[in-house]
Amino acid sequence: MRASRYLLATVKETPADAVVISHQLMLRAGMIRKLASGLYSWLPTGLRVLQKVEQIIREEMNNAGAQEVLMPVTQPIDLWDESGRASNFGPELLRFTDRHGNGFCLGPTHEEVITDLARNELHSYKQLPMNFYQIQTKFRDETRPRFGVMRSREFIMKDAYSFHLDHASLEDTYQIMYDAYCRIFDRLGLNYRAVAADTGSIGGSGSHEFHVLAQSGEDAIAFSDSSSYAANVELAEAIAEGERAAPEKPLQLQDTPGAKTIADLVSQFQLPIERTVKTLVVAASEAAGGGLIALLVRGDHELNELKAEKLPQVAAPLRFATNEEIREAIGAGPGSLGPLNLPIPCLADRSVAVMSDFTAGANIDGKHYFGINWERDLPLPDTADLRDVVEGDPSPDGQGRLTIKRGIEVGHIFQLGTKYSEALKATVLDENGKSLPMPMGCYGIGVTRVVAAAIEQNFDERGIIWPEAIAPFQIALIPVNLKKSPRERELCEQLYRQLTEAGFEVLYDDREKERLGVKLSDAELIGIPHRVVVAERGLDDNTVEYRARRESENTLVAPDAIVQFLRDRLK
RNA sequence: CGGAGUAUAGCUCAGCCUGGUAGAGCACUACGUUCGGGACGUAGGGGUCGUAGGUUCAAAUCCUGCUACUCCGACCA
Repeated sequence: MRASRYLLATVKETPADAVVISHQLMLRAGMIRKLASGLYSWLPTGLRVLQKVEQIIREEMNNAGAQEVLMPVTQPIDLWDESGRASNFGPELLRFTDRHGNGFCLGPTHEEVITDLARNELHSYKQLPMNFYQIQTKFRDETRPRFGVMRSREFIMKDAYSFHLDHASLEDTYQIMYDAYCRIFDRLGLNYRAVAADTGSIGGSGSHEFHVLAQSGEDAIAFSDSSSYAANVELAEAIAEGERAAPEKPLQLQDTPGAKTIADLVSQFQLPIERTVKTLVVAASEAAGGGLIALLVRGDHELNELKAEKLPQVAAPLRFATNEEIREAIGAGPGSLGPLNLPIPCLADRSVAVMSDFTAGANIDGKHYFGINWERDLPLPDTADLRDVVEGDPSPDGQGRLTIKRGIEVGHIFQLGTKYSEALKATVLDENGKSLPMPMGCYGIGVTRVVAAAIEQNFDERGIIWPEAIAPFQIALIPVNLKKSPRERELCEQLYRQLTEAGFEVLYDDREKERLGVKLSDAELIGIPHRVVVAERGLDDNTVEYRARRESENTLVAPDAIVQFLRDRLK
C-alpha cells in the first residue's frame, strides 16, 4: 500500500472524550471514528486489524469442526416471547415495529435464532453433535457506552452454538471449544487467562471466561503462580491457612472511644490488623427465620457479597442492616460490634475460625474486647467462605499461591443445557425413537473488544505495538527524502515490489510533502512491527536501516539482503 | 436510571463573569525557503457560536425549554 493513496487519518492531538489508552490510540491512529454514542466507523487501518482477528478466529473455529453461518441482525420479537427473554431482557434490547406492525428487535445475541434454525433442520441423533458459528454485528443498548470500542452499543462478536444428544457430548464439545479458544488467543499473541466463571442467570454447569490481562481491565482475576487455576476474584474460593493457636492472652474489656473502624482501632492500639474481626450485619433469609444475621471477616479482608448472598442463612438479594436496625437488635452502633455477647446469630469466615487472641467490638458503644479466643470465651460459630481472596492466599486447588491481576473479558464459553431447546421445542429423536430436547453450548468472543484489549496490553508513549499476527501492516518502508533523491525512489520502488511479491504487507510511505519525522511517528503510532528506512547516505555504503517497533537501535542491512532478512525476522 | 459537566472552524481550545467587530494553535489550499525525528515565511479558504424561545436598541455572552455528548455511580453475556 502506498501511503499517498491511503487514508492514514492519524491525528496529533489526543481527542478530548477518550479516557482509556486503546480508545485514544485507535482514534489517533486513524482506526475508528465515532458516529454517535457507542457507534463507530472502522477506517482502513482499523478494519485491517479487525479482519485479521476475524480470520484467525475463523480458521480455528473451522479446525475445531464448527460450521460458519450468518444470521440476521434483525429478529422477530415473537422468538423472544417464546424463549421468555422478551420480558426479562429489559431496555438493553432495542425493539421496534415494521410497517406491518410486527415486532422486531436488534439481536444482542442469537440463542433464539439458532435454536429456531436447529429445530427446523435437526431431527435425528445421527446428525449430532453440530456446532454453528457466525461473526456478526450485535446491538445492545448499553445504559452507558464507554471506553470506545471496548463497551460500545454496536459491536462484532463471534458467537457459536453447539447441539447435542446428551450432556456427555456437550462436555466433549465444550472442551474442544476451550482448546480452540486457547489456540486463538495464543495466535493473536495476547497474554490471557482462562478463568472459571459464574454461570450467572443463564444457568448450566460449566462456564469459563477468557481474559486479556491489562491494567485497565474491569475485572479482577485470581490465578495460581504454579498451576493453571484461575478464577474471577468474586468466585475464587478463600481458604483458611494454619491451625488455631492456643490462647495466650486474657480476655479484656477495653474502652475504645473514637475507634469506629478497624483502621482507627489498629492505629490507636497498635494492633496487628490480622488479629481484628469485622462484624457486618445483613438481613437473614426467611428460611433462617428472618431478622438479622452477623457476618464475621478478618479486619484486613473484604466481605464477598456474591458468596454471602448464596448462603442459605442470608437473604437474597443481599441487604445490609440499617444503623437503626442494628441498634434495636444489638444495642450498640456499627463501630462496636463483635461475636461475644451477640444477641443475633452469626457466621464466621473460615479465616476467622482459626484466629486466636483477637480483638472485636463488645456490642457496647465505645468498647472492644481484646484477647478473644474461640471455645474459651465463646463457642465457635458456623463457618463459611465469606470473603474475597487476596494476593498470597493459597490456591484453592492446593498448588501454589494466588496472584491477582486485572483482566478484560474477551471470551466466554457456557454449557447452556436445555433452557432454549426446551422453550423452543428443539428436539431430536434418539435411537429408541424418543423425542429429546438438545443440550446446548454457547461460545462467544468479542471481536471488536479483542482489538481494543490488544492495544491495552501493547503500547508505549509513541503509540500502538501490534502483535505480529494482527498488525495492520507488517513492514513500513520509509524513504528519507523522496523528492530530492531519485536513488531513494528507485530503490524504494524496487524493494516495495520485492517485498510485496514475497507476500509481505507493506506500507510504503511515498508521501512527498511529509518530512521524515512525520513518517516515522505515523509508522510508530499505528504500530507497524517492522520498518525499513532508505536513506541517501546509506546508499553510498550499500545499506538500508532496519528497526523493530520494540527496539531502539537500527540494524544495517544490504538492500539485496533485506528481503531474506525480513523473512527470517518475521518467521 | 440518579448526580455532575460540556456544546464556538475538520481537531484542541480561548472569548461568556462585565452584552456591541468571532479568535488562536494544529489541519487544509497556493507560492517560496527548508529537508535524518511531528520545519518556517507570505497569502488564502473555512464558523446561521447545538437547537427553540425569551429579555434587550443590540445576545456566542443573560434567562428558560429541548437535544446531543462526556464523566462519576447503578446496571451489564
